[in-house]
Amino acid sequence: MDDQETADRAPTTVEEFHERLAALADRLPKRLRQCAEYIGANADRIAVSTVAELAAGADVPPSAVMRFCQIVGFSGFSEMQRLFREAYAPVWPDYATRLQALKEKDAGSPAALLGEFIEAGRLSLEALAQSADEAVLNRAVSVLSHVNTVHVVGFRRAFPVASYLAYVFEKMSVPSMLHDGLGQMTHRGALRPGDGLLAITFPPYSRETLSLAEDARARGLAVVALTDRLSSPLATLSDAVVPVPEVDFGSFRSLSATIAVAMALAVAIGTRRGDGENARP
Amino acid sequence: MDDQETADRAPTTVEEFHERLAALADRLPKRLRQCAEYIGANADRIAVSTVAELAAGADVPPSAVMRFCQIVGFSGFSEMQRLFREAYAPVWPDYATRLQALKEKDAGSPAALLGEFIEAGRLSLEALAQSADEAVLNRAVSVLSHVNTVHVVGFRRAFPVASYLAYVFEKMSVPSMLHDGLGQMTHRGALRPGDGLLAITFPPYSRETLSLAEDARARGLAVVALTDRLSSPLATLSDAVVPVPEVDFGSFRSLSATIAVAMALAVAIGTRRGDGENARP
DNA sequence: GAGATTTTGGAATTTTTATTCCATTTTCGG
DNA sequence: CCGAAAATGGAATAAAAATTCCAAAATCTC
Repeated sequence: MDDQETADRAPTTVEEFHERLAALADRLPKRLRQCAEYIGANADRIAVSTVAELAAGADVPPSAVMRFCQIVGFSGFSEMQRLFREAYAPVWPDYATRLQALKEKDAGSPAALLGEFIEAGRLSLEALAQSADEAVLNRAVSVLSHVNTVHVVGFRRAFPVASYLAYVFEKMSVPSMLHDGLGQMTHRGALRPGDGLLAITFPPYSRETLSLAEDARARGLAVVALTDRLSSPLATLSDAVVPVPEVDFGSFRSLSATIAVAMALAVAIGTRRGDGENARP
Repeated sequence: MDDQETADRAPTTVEEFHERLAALADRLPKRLRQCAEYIGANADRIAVSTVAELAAGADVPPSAVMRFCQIVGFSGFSEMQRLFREAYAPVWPDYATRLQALKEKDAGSPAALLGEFIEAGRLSLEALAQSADEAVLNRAVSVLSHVNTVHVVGFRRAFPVASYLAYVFEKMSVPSMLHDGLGQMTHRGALRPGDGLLAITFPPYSRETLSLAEDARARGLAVVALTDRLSSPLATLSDAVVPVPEVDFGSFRSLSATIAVAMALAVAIGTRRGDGENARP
């Protein structure tokens, strides 16, 4: 059974293990690919897990994990685990310590910057958890659950959020339209009675977004605003204003909190609409 | 300290374990003290060792190690080991399962959903802080600091990240081009020698992104990958692979960690390029 | 769409590992 | 130095884990 076709014997380093995985990943059948993905992404836990635990994580039966180990080149799970146990070094500086270390690198180094952005994101999420207003969220969701098409608009730094919303709406089969400003075309004609607008903007507020919201308002559409504060210029144009506290680092927004709110809205809307029909979970 | 005898309950944290050990160390007979000393000094190995291995290390029979575990307060070795294994991988134990449970209970509540997305973001950022690899970041930055134009590509759920990158590059006066796939035009001709590609993709990997990366590779461009793991299909096409641990549930990615990494890269690249010329700080 | 081939899930088996038990040795107070 | 109590080592047992195997299901070929 000397099969030197693919498996020229077991990887001897963790690095090699990942290389082998990358080479294999494509040509693997379903269950084995699940193993490869989960185990590849959680390689650090191989050292402290049992076959059964990894199998549960990858959502496959234990025998699939065994087969996976053999395909990668080991005689079995134990041999694979030995590799990771020997390479095992506890990552003990816990999150807080590690973050501190990252931030203390020389200013401007990628690691230091990353530390700052992680911190900004974490603070934003924490602030959001504090300030989230259930009533406001409910109003926003119920407003947009009953419209025909959900129009989504957001430019500049709000655009990533808008595009992610459009993606999630599509996934959940919610009719939606992303206003992307392409070619300076505003597609105002697409705003039909019975539709709703989800507008996203932060200081300095984008003129185009405000203008579209005004237009929607004038045509009688329901408008929901995702913005920085209740007194945003969007407020007077909207049926529901969801304020998102976001911590900036330099002039760069982390967007973590904004995306969390956007996702929650989108999924809630999708779910509520789907209750009546057949939407994807 | 008030010493209410040795509490006969097991330590629940690693710290408690060490305290208990310190308190006990003096009053222990010979073999047990050997255990305490060796195991106390090598506590980090507990998670990945067997009773027999620890016994050999402490130069005592296995039964002595068992007695030691019980004296410290555990029911046996397995319970002690569980403490250390959990302490090692506390970050994201079984997130998918948790979301699953939540979904079945209170799917429609926007506030509950928001709580989960906040938590997902927080966990992702923590995992990122733990796993961030400075060397990889540095390589990615230096690769893209010396190219002419930075091409950015990412579709579906990676698109928001790509578009945010394009925004930040523009703010920092870094020549860049966002490949948006508009009208199915690939703009491959724009990939010129001396340029670089920053490609972003997550499972299920977008064919278009992979294909563009292949093309860039073939033309000799520098390629940096922002993806979920080192064994991603992008890996073999890239000069630097930055893996981002992100909690993924169905189609819904929190993106917090991904955006944090993207921003750190963009700002570091922008800064480094600006050092030579006169770019905006 | 029938037959061949691959993939899969789970039960059965083997191996490893943890745990208990007890006969023997050591320690200690008198 | 004797007897009681504690400590010890190793063999025996129990539990858990890894590994194999095979029938059923899925997938591919012609």
